[in-house]
Amino acid sequence: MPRGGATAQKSGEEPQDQIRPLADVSALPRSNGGRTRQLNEDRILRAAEAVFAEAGFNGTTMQAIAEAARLPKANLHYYFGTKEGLYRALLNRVLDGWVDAFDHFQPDREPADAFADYVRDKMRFTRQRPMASKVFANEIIHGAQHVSHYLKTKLRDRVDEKAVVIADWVKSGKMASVDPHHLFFSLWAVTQTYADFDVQVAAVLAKPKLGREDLDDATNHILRLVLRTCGLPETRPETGPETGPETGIEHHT
Amino acid sequence: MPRGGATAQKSGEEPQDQIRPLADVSALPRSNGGRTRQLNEDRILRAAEAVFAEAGFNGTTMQAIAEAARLPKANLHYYFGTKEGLYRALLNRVLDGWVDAFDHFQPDREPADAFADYVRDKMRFTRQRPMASKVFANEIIHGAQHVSHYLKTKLRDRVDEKAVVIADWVKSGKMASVDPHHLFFSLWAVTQTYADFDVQVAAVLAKPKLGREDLDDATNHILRLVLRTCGLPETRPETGPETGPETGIEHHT
DNA sequence: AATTTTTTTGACCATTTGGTCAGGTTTTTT
DNA sequence: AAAAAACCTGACCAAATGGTCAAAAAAATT
Repeated sequence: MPRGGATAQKSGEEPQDQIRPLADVSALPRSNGGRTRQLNEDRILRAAEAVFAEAGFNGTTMQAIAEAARLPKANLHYYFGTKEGLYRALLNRVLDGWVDAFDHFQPDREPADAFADYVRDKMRFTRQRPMASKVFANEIIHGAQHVSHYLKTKLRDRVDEKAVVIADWVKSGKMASVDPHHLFFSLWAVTQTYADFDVQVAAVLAKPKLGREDLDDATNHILRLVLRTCGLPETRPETGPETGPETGIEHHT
Repeated sequence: MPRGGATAQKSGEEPQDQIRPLADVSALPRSNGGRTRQLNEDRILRAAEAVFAEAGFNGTTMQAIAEAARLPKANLHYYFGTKEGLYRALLNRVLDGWVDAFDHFQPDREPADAFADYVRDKMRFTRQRPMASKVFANEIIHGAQHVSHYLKTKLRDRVDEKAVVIADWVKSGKMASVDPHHLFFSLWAVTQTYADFDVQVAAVLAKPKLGREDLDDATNHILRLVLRTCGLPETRPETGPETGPETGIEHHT
């Protein structure tokens, strides 16, 4: 936390007594170990994720991000150059956590377990970083101009690779016949819809917003859907125990 | 802005010879039967759908729509007042075709047929009006500020109504146990993903863009997915014959 | 302590954009 | 044909926005 303060980003009105946002600034260390850049970039990216998710690239103003990050606008430009640069940096961050889940599809695994783990991973991402999902969705809807190369190389390769695994499972009779590629599209669609279209889901469910339980229901539904589609046995009853260890992970994002 | 377009949008430079958008104006009828307004509004809405879909609300400029519609910007304001007004008009148009497909879920129907028809309807919409789907998706992702009321009333009511039908099917043993609401979310997700995320799908499939065959494949996959999920028999083999009668319908929208 | 490097920030600017308007043209009505 | 209504549009704003910059404050290095 930079010492800054409430940082009235405009000029003008700032009553002397209200500028003390953090308690006892004087006690904080006078400097960090040269990690200023990293800390600030992270702070900005976090703010940017929220703002870009809500307003899209064009709807987002640098000023809005600056306010969300509690930093002057010029500071963002100091770290990321341009709005586009910041956006790209953010996209990279989001994409990183995207293909990792594919690792669950190993040839020697039990298909049912692989799918179950994959779905749970995806839904965990949906729950923990819905904003990131929205930023990505927005980018794709608007033509994927900044990530098309990534889609056509890294993502496609990864999908093709895992499609073979699934095709082999089908061939060896371990699961019902399903088009692997379209299966992936379906998996992405049904999991990410709870992040991207959360407002719609909540509206239809008559909830003010989606809660943990709603997403657990969704996860169970999706597990059923996938396993049935693949002609696999519906494994664990799926209720409480498995959702345990989530604390400990800082979720301040 | 993206386009480097010709069409000098400022004043100043405009070569005389490029201002002729439609060929042979002199041959057109000198007047229409008082349908000028309707025709122009339609023309503008059609252009707006494409532009809003590609750029989102904030990324869209009235100038861009004007160029797409081949009309001066002031003309749009004449018909729709504000950008917001035009956007709302467009959303209404899109929403109209949204809940109609629900009609397939009639208590006395065979579940398998109802689901199949619903999926085909949805996929037809995806194929014929992908832009409309994107406009809607964009609106929801960004908080559904203009349609939240619609979601919480008309859509919710309609879904609840049909959820009962499905629940009854389940109770009477006509289909496997499935959460009706989440089933709808899944249906929407897997069908609309081929419109909203078409770029991603195309990239993964290594196609320059999605073709008719790709969407047919997708439809068949989704039919399998849905029927298996609901424990229903996979009806027709699904190949050629059923996709026949699509001509005759004007699809210029 | 002096020096160099990094970070911070208010003020400023060029461009873009939604929206207006007055005057003109076309179509419909009388 | 005249009057009224509807439609068209170039020219013009005020506000918003991405980006710049120079000078100063902090931090790291010597």
